[in-house]
Amino acid sequence: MPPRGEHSRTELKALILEAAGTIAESDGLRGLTARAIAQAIGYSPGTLYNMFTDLDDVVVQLNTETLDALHDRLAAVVPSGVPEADVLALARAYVGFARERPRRWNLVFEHNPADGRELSEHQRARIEDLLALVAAALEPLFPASEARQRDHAARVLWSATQGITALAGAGKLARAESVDGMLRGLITYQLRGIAASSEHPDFEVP
Amino acid sequence: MPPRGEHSRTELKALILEAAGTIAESDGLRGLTARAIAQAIGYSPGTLYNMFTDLDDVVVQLNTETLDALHDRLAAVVPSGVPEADVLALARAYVGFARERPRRWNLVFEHNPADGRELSEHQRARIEDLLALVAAALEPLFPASEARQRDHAARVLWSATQGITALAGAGKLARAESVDGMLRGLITYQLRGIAASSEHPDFEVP
DNA sequence: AAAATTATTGAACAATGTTCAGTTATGGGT
DNA sequence: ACCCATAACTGAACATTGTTCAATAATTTT
Repeated sequence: MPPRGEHSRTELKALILEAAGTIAESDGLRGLTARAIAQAIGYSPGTLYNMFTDLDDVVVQLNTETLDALHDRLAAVVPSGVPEADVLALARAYVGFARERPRRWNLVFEHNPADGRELSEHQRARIEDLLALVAAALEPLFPASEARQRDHAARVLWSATQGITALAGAGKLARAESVDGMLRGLITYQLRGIAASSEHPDFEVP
Repeated sequence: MPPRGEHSRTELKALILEAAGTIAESDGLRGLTARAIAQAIGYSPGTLYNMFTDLDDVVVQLNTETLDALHDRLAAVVPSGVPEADVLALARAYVGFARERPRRWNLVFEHNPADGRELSEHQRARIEDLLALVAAALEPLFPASEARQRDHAARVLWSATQGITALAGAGKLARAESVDGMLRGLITYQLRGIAASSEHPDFEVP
């Protein structure tokens, strides 16, 4: 049976997420209330609970969309084959994305789902995709037999970039180092260290 | 005029922060309500507002205490003079602290103070102290004339460690790499890269 | 046309942060 | 010894939150 309103079920879901995104961007998690969303789309609060179990659920799905958008952005970076340049380009794309929508991006980390609620499979897959982009950029530095080490290095670089973006972005680093300078410091030395190493230990099997 | 209750003003403040810490540790930010704190210390909710302006204020001061404790922990690490060993020891102390009180540590980053409320001077100073410990461990790698570069490297390492701890700790890294393995990957290559560089560019002045 | 079905409402509930007039206890002044 | 100015503390009140659910309204099926 078609909906009585002007929007189908899926349209409404998209509407809600869009409104939630807008509110999150302007007011952060604090302003992201059920009533605010409902009012923004011209429905009553109860309607949200037809397609979302929770407000938490709304945030989780919003974060999933954010990760999707981030992935699209990073996937658009065209590799040059030079690891240092490619990793830096990916990191800059990451930071650029985070700086354009700071609050919305922050929500991905600010929001701790209630106990027992796990990361969705879709979200895990997206993160895996993102890491694959970094790993691909590192390809020339590792022989084919060292795929594990290459993936490990990608994870380290990814987490480190995330840390730099988070701390510097939130102004939690006392002096105001530029994010870009820190990224270059990280990537330059990290890749130089890898390149300077004749063999690459498996840090997970000590 | 002495207090009418059994606790002085400062004692009460400490009591509140202690109760807040306990609640935060067991229930996270979600359980940290004014009434829960009040009940835990046997006072009425209104009492909190005599020594704290806000619940936000309670969280901020709790986070300050957390940073103090973290600093104490890292300051207790005795340097050996070998940069790689010392930085790794600091990073491990950091991670160890975070793993012992995961929710409480998480609060430092999970909590975004309302707009306009800045990081306190005391908190900035604590962070600066922490960075100084890392910078000291890097001392042997940089000539005295390159203090800026050394501090920069310390900030990068610190942020990266934070990123690794946060992502791996929250299980947001798909596969379960060990935190320790990632720390070793980070530090090994970063310091090797620094050591392998005959000159150290100032990444803040490109 | 009637019935069945479903989307949507909006009133209700419990719990939250926060305020503040009022109550109670204390210490100093007379 | 009495009082009273002062500070500490209460607890009831208010607005706002997430969430539920009987009632309503609109649409499709019969």
